[in-house]
Amino acid sequence: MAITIKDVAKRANVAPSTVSRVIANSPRISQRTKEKVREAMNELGYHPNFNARSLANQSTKTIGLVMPNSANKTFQNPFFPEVIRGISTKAHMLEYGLYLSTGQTEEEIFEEVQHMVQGRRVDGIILLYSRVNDKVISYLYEQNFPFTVIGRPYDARMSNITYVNNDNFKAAKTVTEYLLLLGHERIAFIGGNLDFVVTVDHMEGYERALKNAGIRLRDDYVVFHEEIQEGGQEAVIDLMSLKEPPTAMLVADDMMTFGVLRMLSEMDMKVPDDVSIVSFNNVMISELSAPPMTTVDINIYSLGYEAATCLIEKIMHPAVTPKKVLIPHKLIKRQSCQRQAKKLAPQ
Amino acid sequence: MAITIKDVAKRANVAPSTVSRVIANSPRISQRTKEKVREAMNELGYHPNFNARSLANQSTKTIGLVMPNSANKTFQNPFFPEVIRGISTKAHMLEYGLYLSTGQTEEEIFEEVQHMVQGRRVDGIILLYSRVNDKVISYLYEQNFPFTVIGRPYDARMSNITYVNNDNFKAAKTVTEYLLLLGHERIAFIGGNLDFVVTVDHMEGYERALKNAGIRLRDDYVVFHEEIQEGGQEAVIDLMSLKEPPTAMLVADDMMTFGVLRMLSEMDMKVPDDVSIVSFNNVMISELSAPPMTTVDINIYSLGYEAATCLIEKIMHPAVTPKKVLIPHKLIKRQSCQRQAKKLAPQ
DNA sequence: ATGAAAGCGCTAACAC
DNA sequence: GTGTTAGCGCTTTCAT
Repeated sequence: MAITIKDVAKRANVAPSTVSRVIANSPRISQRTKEKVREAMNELGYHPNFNARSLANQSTKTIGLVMPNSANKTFQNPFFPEVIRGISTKAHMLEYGLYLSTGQTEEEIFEEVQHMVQGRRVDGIILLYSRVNDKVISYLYEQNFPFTVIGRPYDARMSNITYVNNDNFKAAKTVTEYLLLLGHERIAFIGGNLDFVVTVDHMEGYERALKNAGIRLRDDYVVFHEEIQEGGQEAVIDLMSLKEPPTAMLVADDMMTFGVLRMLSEMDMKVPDDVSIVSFNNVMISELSAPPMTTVDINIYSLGYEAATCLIEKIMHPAVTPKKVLIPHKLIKRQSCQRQAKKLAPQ
Repeated sequence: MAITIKDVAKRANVAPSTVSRVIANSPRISQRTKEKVREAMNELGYHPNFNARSLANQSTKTIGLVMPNSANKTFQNPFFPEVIRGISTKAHMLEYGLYLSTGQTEEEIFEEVQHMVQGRRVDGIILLYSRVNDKVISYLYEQNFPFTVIGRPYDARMSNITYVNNDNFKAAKTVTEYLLLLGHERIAFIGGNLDFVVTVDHMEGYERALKNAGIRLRDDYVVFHEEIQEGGQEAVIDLMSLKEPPTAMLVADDMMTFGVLRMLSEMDMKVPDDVSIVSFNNVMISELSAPPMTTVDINIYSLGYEAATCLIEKIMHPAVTPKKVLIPHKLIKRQSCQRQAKKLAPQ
């Protein structure tokens, strides 16, 4: 077996507890002993055993990350590496480790979460998504286990949950207003999976803006798609086949926008000449589309960083009152939007 | 505290050791007692404590994932979610958990690896990249700790390391030959960071194909870039400013290709009419570029899946001889390549 | 087939 | 200031 605290203790002629105190840098240990012990540690190449520590401390210093089911393509969205980078930064600063869920289906993920919690494998959990009526959220909530949601819990009854979110309603509303100001009246909405709360918020923002402008909502201008990628393409076909095709579109996610642009170019429709597009997220490659897309930067990194901050705070002070953190968003204007000429009289 | 094995034991009127045997499903326990114990477990809602198990077992059932430094944009490459999905699948099947490195710099990552290893926080490690002269590899090698590399170790002295790789040399060679067959003679190479072994392999494959075809290697046709994204764009500027700009390009990574395409379109160069492009990886969005890119599918998911398979095998049978697994690649022809008209006499 | 008890490596309460 | 010792929750000999 590896070197233990006892080996160090012997080598330094002290008791194991003294070594333990040196590790914790307890002020009750004399400088001399500290040095002696540290020397012994170095000579022996000692490293504390993580599991033993966790067991004795009842604390693992690790955060569980729960992703949506990895089976579908959503997973390949660069959104995730970027949130994780944010979480990672904070975690590293405070010496927390990261533990990843591996489930492929909702059911598998739920079981994993139970294991993490009950098996005390992690000290807290960050949900990297927020789904409507999510079993995982209710479970964590009932167990009173420290957790943070990226996005917002849908169920109003669970008001006292800590979450980090963008104002997705407002973002969608503003963006719709922007298109209206550019003269567009036929604005379509291509949303993501309706199970995700963000989709609901986007849609409501879109509807509100149209209502405020006195523009009739048209069902055939609103589509949702499961798959972030193919979905965008199908939606375009449907929309462009309409008698009155839209002149502008809100697209739920930059990745989807790539699909939309691709399909439009296949149809020989020019962006932004024929159709204007605004989307959401602003991931790394968003500026590399042709044309570069106008999109809402939701500050993914901060979403992660703040989620980690809140969670760790919750872990250290479980009594602290739940927080709702709103991360600011920002419209990044690039070249996928254009002013729309005045509408002709309907045919 | 939570429910322990003792609580279950009391409830079922047996000894703790019996409960433990039931958990392990030991054949030496009578069916009757097993049922009795299982019932008690359910009634109490018992879940084994993970840390206690790990400590007693000297095994954590978790795999450490080491990513390249998350500071730069490389991290946002959809390559990573996809390898992780592969790893994840296998890990989940065999009930292994995933532990993520959080370091931002090479030094931080190295320290983390030391902690993972010495602190027995994981049973084995998968390196998600392979760098030339990597401290981490040498360390793991010296410690004789179970690990697997995705990519190939550069140092020939460490021949007996298990790794999972593509034949990147061959892929680059074939692809160059493909461009040659299309009539291109001025073929540029836009490589990634030269610290990564894959870059070296790509370059050698490219050079070999040109040599075989009797075409002179030109230094000014070969560029490397750190950053996957901006790099592609700068490279294009340099290459297109040459007196004899290339008519075709090999690009190291699909993400980079997005940058390349973007810059070319800004310069009003048409792909594939003016320049042909082939790149590597075939991530999800690769088919969504304009035009859809021709690229080498390296089967990222399998890379991950096999890496996990090898690692777990190594963990369970440490004496097993190291393996080298080659994952097949495949050229996906889309629309970024075109036959080149015969070259005019040089001006 | 089951129980008693030692031990995995560390921490922390209690002694002195 | 430092040592002694009893756990943390589980596994695993060794008895019976």
